[in-house]
Amino acid sequence: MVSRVKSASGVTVHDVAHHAGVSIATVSRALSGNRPMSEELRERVMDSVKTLGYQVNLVGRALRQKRTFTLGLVIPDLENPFFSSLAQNISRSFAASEVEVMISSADNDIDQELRAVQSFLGRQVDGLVLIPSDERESLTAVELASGYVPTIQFDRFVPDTTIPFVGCDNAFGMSLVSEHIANHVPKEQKTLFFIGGGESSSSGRERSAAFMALQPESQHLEGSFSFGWGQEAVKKIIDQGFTQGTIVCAADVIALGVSSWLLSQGFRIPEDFRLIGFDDVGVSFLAHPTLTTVRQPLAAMTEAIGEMLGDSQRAGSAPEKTLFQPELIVRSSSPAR
Amino acid sequence: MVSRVKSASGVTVHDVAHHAGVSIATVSRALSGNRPMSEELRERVMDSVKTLGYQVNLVGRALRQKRTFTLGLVIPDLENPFFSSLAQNISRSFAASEVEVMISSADNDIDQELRAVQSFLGRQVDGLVLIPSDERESLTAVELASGYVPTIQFDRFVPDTTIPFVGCDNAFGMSLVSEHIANHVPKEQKTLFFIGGGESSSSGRERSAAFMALQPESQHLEGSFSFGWGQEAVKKIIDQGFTQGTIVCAADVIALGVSSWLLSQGFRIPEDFRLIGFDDVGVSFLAHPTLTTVRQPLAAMTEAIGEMLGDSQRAGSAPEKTLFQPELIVRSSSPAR
DNA sequence: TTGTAGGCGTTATCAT
DNA sequence: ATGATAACGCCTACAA
Repeated sequence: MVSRVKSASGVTVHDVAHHAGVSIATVSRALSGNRPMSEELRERVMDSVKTLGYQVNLVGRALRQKRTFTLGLVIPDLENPFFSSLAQNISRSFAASEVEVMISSADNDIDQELRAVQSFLGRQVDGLVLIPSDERESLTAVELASGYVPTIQFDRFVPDTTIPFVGCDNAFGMSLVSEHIANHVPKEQKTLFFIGGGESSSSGRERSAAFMALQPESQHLEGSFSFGWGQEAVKKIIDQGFTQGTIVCAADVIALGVSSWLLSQGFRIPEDFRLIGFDDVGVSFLAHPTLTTVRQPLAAMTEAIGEMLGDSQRAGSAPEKTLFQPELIVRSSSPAR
Repeated sequence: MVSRVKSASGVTVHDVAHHAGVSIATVSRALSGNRPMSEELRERVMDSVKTLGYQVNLVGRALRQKRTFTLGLVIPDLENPFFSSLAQNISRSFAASEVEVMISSADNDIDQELRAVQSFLGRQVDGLVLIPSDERESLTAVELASGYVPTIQFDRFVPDTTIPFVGCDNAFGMSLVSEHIANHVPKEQKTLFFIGGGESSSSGRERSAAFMALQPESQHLEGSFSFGWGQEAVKKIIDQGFTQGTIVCAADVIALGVSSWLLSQGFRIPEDFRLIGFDDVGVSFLAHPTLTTVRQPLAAMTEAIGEMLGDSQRAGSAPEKTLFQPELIVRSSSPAR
């Protein structure tokens, strides 16, 4: 019946200028507030803006200013709670500013990752934040991106590039875990297991390497950053006949899989198995038992993104890697003492 | 030292035209393929495009075509696995096309939701998909959006509007649950509990109302769509002295909270308590025990978005509400028989 | 302080 | 089939 889309849009600076009886330049100035102008005119313009329902067309502005106030974020997988939490944090840290964060999921596919980067570049994003899907295969995407706009690798990096990286000090995180084990784990639970998240990402590699260096005696299983892998891995451990010990996981998602499987089999946490995760994903403190884990300072890390992208606008003095120190959060899956 | 950002960009149609010795119109035609032209010229243009590394500037194109090939998606909360899964699905369904889905999280805040809509409108998105954060308070945002671009409410709707809605038939879903209970739940577990997700969203209201109408004898607790609320609610149930029964939840996130708490207290699922969720969130089939739940046909629902947005471009014959039929997925938290 | 005019990169219309 | 040119909406020298 009635056309649903009012033509309320399509109002341009020209319309406002005409309605207010001024020039388009005056309208622009009134809106931006950059230049001094008479209070009377400003009010007249603002009135017209209101009555006409004018809204600035950011496409026009972007074309003129060569700046879109847009940031691209490419994520390996939105269904992984760590990454979606990351996305949430990053958008949140820009919520107050005028820049919009465009999130794109690569769905763990290299081709899609590359297409996402190309699309963002075509859309003239002011900057790009990439969480490389694969340590090697993502090289093309990362280099393409950094060739055009300020680009930051986040959480994981592709080796042998000079593209800035923001992440957490995984080795330090693992040293905290190792220390916790030394100080608080009773002798009978000192049988150690490490369940890794795979060697195809720098974070996976670093965490595995660090922990195995600190605790060379521990049993090492390597898989992927997923709930399912945690279940599978702990099943293998139980199948070997172990009935107690301490299980360290390269990520909370893995630990949650371990936890659900252990509980379903009647094992107790932490009485039989102690469990330690990494990341401090949102649900970790809600899980039963609550998860002892290494917390990445996400808020600080996402702030760093803003600063680095801002800096790279002016000077070319971006540091190669910025590492943040994580902290150990002790909860009931491996309590103190 | 070396400026990191090569000026590889900044290549325009003019540069390509000059390099190939043709006019900019020819370049545009060669790239779009809309108009017939000589094969020889086309190849010459394409060669220049490659050697110069030209990439179309979508901002310029958008200004000219009055179309951005962009869709806005506003989500209440990215950390809720149901919503992040939704976001994943929606972007996935557009991954093959040329349109980019811009995801914005309102962080459960009405003001941010409104700002997100305004920002998207300013960016001239071709369409908007909204999951209203609040049944009442989101009215402003939804109406503003639909006044400018084709808009779809997804999963939840604001009442008393004519803005198209795509969602699932919650009442039908609950009838499946009720049927399952009638056919498969043994007498001693027929003490029924319903843990709702709150009355501030249409989906929450509909699910509660439907189940209570079908099973008026059941105990009714109302809270929010969160893991934490599931834990809290089941604690209340246990505190009342119940030791067995069937717990129906308005969402899987709630059910997962219930499950983790019950298991941690030594209760068995499904032997002591049967547990039924709603949504079929990704981890539901991985949880231990795997979750019996009502699956929303997300893939079909997201496809409908594409069709509806496409349709509303031409005719104004959009149906008010499109409901999809969910199905019951029987797993081990409440098995058959 | 205000107005005029040019151009950002693209596509589409109009000649040729 | 190809080329010159205008226009999308905006900002900003520059002129008044």
